[in-house]
Order: sequence, then structure tokens, then C-alpha cells
Amino acid sequence: MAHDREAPASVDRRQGSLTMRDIARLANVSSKSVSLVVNGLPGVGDETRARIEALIAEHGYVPQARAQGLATGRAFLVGHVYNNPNPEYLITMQQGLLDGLEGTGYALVTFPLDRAHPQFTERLREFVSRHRLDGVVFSSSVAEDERLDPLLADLRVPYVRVASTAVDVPERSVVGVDRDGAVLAGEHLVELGHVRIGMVSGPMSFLSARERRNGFEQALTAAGSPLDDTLVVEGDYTFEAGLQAGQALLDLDDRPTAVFAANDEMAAGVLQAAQRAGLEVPRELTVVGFDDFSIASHVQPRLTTVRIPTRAMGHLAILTLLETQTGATDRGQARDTPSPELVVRETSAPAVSPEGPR
Amino acid sequence: MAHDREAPASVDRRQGSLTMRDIARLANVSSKSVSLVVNGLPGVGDETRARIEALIAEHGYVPQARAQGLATGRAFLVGHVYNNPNPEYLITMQQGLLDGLEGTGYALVTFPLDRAHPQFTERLREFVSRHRLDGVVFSSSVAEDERLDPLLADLRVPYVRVASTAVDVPERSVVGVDRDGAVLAGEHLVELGHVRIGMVSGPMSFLSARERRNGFEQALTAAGSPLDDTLVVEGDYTFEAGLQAGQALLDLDDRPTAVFAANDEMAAGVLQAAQRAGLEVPRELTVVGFDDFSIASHVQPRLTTVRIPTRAMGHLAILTLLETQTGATDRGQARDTPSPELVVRETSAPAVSPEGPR
DNA sequence: CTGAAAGCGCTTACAG
DNA sequence: CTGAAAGCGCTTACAG
Repeated sequence: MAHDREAPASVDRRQGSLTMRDIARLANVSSKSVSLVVNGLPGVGDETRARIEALIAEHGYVPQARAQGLATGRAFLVGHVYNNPNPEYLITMQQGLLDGLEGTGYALVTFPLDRAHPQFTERLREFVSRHRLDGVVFSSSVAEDERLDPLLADLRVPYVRVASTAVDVPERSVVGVDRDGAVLAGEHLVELGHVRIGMVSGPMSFLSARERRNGFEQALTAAGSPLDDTLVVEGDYTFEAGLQAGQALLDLDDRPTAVFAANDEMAAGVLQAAQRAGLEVPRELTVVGFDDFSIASHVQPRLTTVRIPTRAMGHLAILTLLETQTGATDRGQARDTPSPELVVRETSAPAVSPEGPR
Repeated sequence: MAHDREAPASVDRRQGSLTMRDIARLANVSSKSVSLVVNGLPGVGDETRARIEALIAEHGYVPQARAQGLATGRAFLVGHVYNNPNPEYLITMQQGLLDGLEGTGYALVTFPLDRAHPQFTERLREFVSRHRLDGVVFSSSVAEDERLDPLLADLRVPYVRVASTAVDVPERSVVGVDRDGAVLAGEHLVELGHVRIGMVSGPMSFLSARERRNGFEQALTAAGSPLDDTLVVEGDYTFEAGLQAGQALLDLDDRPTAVFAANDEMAAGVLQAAQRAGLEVPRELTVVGFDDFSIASHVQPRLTTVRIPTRAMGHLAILTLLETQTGATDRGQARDTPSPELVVRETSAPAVSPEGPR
């Protein structure tokens, strides 16, 4: 056997990573002092603290989250549960969550879960209780699920839902702006003078789809030209659905002069349907999307759409969650989701009567 | 004070979640037996095992990962470190990782980290050692970084890099098919009879960009019509870059009859440049992309492209990582990344001499 | 301001 | 086949 080098036998024995006790021994103090220093707590003399800090830096010592967690009950982990609606939505949301986590020491654990999964509750329970997460953010339509509340309450884990309406108490909600955004879209079309207006909605089983439709209807009704139900086609938020819905709408004898699609993917599909039908956009058809994801500015002409603050909502979700954590019950003013914005690009034009109505 | 209900005082005291000891007490065994049952280990009588299992199911007991982790040194967490190149790439990769993790009990911790971050090493070290991750997968260009190896070796944490070439030993690599894919694109253009061929490359600081360019060059050279350097424009993988590069290429006196863009985003940009210039695609210009992300089939005409098995690569990365974990040193045959596929859609056409060269 | 000790919820040699 | 006990790496009353 090779001779041991003269390294202190009590240190670095296991896997090259030292423990709090190792640091304590090196500093000639009890591990409690090291713990206090690590956590920035008072109770250690200046000189001792400096010595300990130097040792920590020198050895690159990082306390183990799971040992801290076992002792304190914290996990230093926050979960993100979602069903995948759209890559860009997800990445943007995730980015917002990470914005909020930045500098907090919490890491983000990702857990896709479909509401239709036969073992929905079991899987969620196992995920959350196995890691004893400090909190969970639910985004996309899984956030609307009614099974969340009893389960998470039973598990006693704080959570926040990012959903289209206040599906939960304020401390557990980040409320979307789907309705307001759709109102903007409706007002825009009305202002352009459109009367015969079509809509491609999302799947009505989704709250987001219902809110967007309601907001849109509300704007048209307020302007005195209520939405014509025969001009509404339900899609599933995909490009293909938009394409088909667009074709159906444009095939009508008295086709609409403008179409609002409940997301950009479908709006791009409508645009393509128009182009295939030989219609010039926006002269012969105005198209408005929703979300302002990248596809909106990658199609030709670029889509007028409504920008939704998805990333900000993710950030908000974490702030809300951490507020609960720290027991800051007295949140000064409730945090509001930023407002949606109409982004007018190249698919908007004033209404012209379609030549030869019926 | 309210009277206690007659619940066993020793159970359910803390936060409604019981511990292994609680189950042991209820079953009248030592917690060791419960541990054996939980882990599916032998050493417990059938009758006892059944009794324990029933209790576990009844109370929905789930062992705490961090206590198990502290005792065994495992974290039940795998990290994914990446820099965000493109939402669809990321989500697809992440999906592949989750495919591999399914049923293993490991959770995925997400950690975006830019190579240019001033504290790159420090942040990575802290992330990995704080949670003592069981393994880390690096994807996107951060996987190419040369600082990974010394750091992770020091931390003694297994990892796998998903990169365009074998930047590491086989046990730590999932090797991309960028070069092979680009060869397919080149052969396709050659077969169509194109000679004056342009390329929009990715940023040459990325391995993926260099590989794609090399593969493309290789195919053209093999066909006897080497790539003309003056017809290569470097982009940064964005739509905008493709648009500009496309404009530059099409402005040339003797413009190319076909352009290969190193990803779909840029190809969509090239397509738009062609359309703006009044060129008919594919009759006057053939455009080929790379990746086969959704944008490829959402533009009009739909892009011919090369499908890269991103999700499969993510899956592979986890399999490779877990193989290392379980010390399965004798991997039968090395796992190979599935081959890329040429997907011919609507932007491919045979070459015709551009009218009026020069 | 500091130490010695118990405890967080598991696993695992060590004895029977 | 099963128990009692030590230990994983932290935190935190409890004494000085």
C-alpha cells in the first residue's frame, strides 16, 4: 500500500468534502460556533468569526442542505408542477420562478404532471412528501385542479397557484390577466371598425380559454356589437387547430373581417389559412393573437397580439410563496400582476365591407 | 384547552406526517423492519411484511428523502445545468431527462447557468455541493466548458455532458449528431442539383455551430462542389440573424440557389428574407433548416429540415448517468445517439440556373 | 461569548 | 428473522 501523505487524518477522510465538524476542529471551536457563522447569527466573537470564515473560504466548505434540512425541517427546495402547454410558456414561467429564487438558496425542482394522469393525487403526494418541499408553485392548467387544496393542506406544504382567475385565497394565488388581455384585443378590433368578428377560442375546459373568451365577448358587447356565436370555433391552442378553425371561418358565406385567436400559435394557423385561401392580410382579414411569444414576430406579416407578463407572474409566484414561508402575514399591499399590453404589428387593418356579402 | 382526542399520543404529533418509527410502533416491530420493507429488502417474515405494508398504505407513509440521503449519502436529486439556447430545445431536453428519471425516484433540479457568468465556477460548486447531487447533466453549450471536469472531479459528483462532439470520456458523454445531420442537409442540396449554395452558420464559438458547418462542408466537398466561403454568413441562431444573413446572401450579384441554415429559427429568417425580396420559395430558392422544431412546420411553405433526436439524447444522458451510479462498469454495447433524419417538406426544389447571372 | 449533548428521520453493521 | 444502538451532518435549547 502507498504510504499516507501527512494530511491530517481527521480531515478530508470522506470523499474529499469536509464537514462542519472538520472546520470546527481546524478552528479549535465547537461546531456550534461554525454553525452560527455559517448562518450569519450573532454569538461569536469577532476574532473567532474571522478565523472561521477564513477556514470556510479556504476549504470551499458548503453546508449540506439535507443535514440542515433534517435539523430544521426545511428542504431548500421549491417545486414547480405543471402540465406542458407550450414550451415557450413553460420556459418563461420557469425563468420567472428562478428570478424569484435567485439569491435565496432555494433550488427549483421540476415536476410535470398531467391532470388526466390516472394516479394524479398519488404522484403529487409522493413527490411533495418525499422531498418535503418548502413550497410548490402550480402553473398552467394543473393549477386549476380542485384536488390540490385538500392534498397540500393534508401535507401541510405551502403552495401558490398561477391561474387565470382567483381559484384560491390571495396568499396562494397569482391571478392571470387573460380576461383583461382579451378585452384589449376586442377593443382593438372594435376601434378598427370591425363588426363581423370571428374568434378561435382555446379548449373550454381550461379556465384560460373561458377567461379569454369572456373578456373578448365583454369588449364586443360593451361596443354594441356582441360576439356572434356562430363565428366562434373552439381549438386546442395548437397551430393545426388554428389552421383548421381559420379555414372553417373563412369558408363561411359571410366570412368575418377579423379574427381573434386565443393564443399566438392558433393565430399563426389562422394567418396561414388566410394565405392559403388567397386572402391578403391585413387588407382582407385582420388577425390578432395572444401571448406575444416568439412565433408572433416570426410569421409574415407579424402578428398583432396581446403581451402577457408570464415571466413576471412566475417571479410573483415565488415572492408570494416566500412571503407565506417567512410568515409575513402583513403583506403591505397585495402584489398585482402587471397589466397585459396590446402589441400592434402588421396584421391589423381597418374594416372594409367584404365584397359581395351573400 | 381542548381535550385531546383519543389518538395515540405517540403518533401524528408532528405536522400530521408520520415517521418510520411511528409505523414501527403501530406494527410492533423495530424501525429496522420497516426500513427493510420500505426498501424491498429481505429479512422480514411474510406476515410481518404484510402488516407493515398495510400500515404504510393506510397512512400514506412516504420516507423522507433527506433523512435517507443523510444516512446513505444519496440525494435522490439529479441536476440539469444549461444555458438557454432556445425554449423548445430546453423543454425537449428536459422532457428526455424526465423520461429517464421516470420511476427511479430521482427528482430533477433545474439550474440555468451562463458560461459568461462572472462567478461561473463558484455558483456551480455551491449548487452541486450544497445539495450533494447524485449526478448532473450538462446540456447546451455549457456542456462544452473546460472548467467542468476539474470542478466535478474535486466534488466527486458524477456527471454527463450532452455535447456536439465527444468532449469527455464515453461514460460522461452523450454525443450529438450535428455533423451527421449537416451531412444529410448537404447531400440533399447536392442531389437536387444545387451548386451555388449558401450557408448561415451558428456562432463559431459553439461546438454545435462548428460541427454543423463541418458536416455540411464535408458533404459538398465529397460531391465535388466545395462550399464557397463567401457564401457563408455567421449568425447567432436567432430568427433575426437568419433574416439579415438571408438578405445579405440574396443581395449578392450571383446569389445562391439554395441556403442551409444551421437551425430552424434562422432558416425561417432566411425564408422571410426571400419572401420580402419577392423570391418564390422553393422555385427560386431552396431553404433547409436544422432541428425540426415546431417553427419548421409553422412557416409557409413548411421548411425542409433535419430532425435531431433531442429528447432521446436527454433520455440517454440519464441512462448513462445512472449506469455510472450503479457502478455498472460493463455496459454491454455503448449506447448510441439515434441518427438524425432529413425531413423533406416544401422548401426544397431542384436547382435552376438563376436567370441573368451577373 | 462558548461547549457538550440531544435530536431531526433514516440506514446498517452488530448481536442475538 | 429481529432488536438495540450508532451514525449521517447539521441545529438548538441548555448550561456555564
